[in-house]
Amino acid sequence: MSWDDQRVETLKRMWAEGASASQIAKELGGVTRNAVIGKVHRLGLSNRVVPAGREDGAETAEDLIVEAPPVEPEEAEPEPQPEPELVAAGADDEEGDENGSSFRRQIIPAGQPLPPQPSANEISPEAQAAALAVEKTARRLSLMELTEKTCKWPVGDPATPNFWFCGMPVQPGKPYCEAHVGVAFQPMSARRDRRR
DNA sequence: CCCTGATTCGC
DNA sequence: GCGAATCAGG
Repeated sequence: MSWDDQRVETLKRMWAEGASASQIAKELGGVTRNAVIGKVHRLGLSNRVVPAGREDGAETAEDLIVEAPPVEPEEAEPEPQPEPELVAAGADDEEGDENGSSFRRQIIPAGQPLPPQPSANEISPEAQAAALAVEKTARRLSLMELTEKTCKWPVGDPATPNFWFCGMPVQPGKPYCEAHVGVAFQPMSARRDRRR
């Protein structure tokens, strides 16, 4: 496999979205995570974050990595209420993401009851915000695609076509990714009502 | 042990 | 330029 524009583009996009090298490698296929990391560096897409206190002229004149941190300031959701869309007709995939799949559109009458949504309770705002953020960039796997290493956090209404599982890398020993572990395993202490 | 990115260096 | 091997860390 070679790094044609298409693949490089995918690499850049996913890397920007925060995907890990191994995830990108898996998506691209034909390359290892090492290859991805190597390419990332050659493209100068290295992460910023320079070890603090590492400023000296005796540095190997490599290159100026004055990467402008495109920190995405998207949060501040006083009321993170996941609103699963009911009856999502029409296409919805955005970017080229060839999921060689021609699933039968499960046209199940959009159920409106979805009380079992594990979230939506008294969860620490941070944890909920983190989960919400993750769900925006999740892999959106189907039931069949889940493995022991993918987050099994359900998102949406199971009776709806666009029901999916997070799919992000699980926290070792847990069934969920870090963000969802955060909302799933709320320390008892966290439940105490915080007076405001 | 699972995973992450970073670096080196022969190809 | 490429990426396996290795390193360093969570």
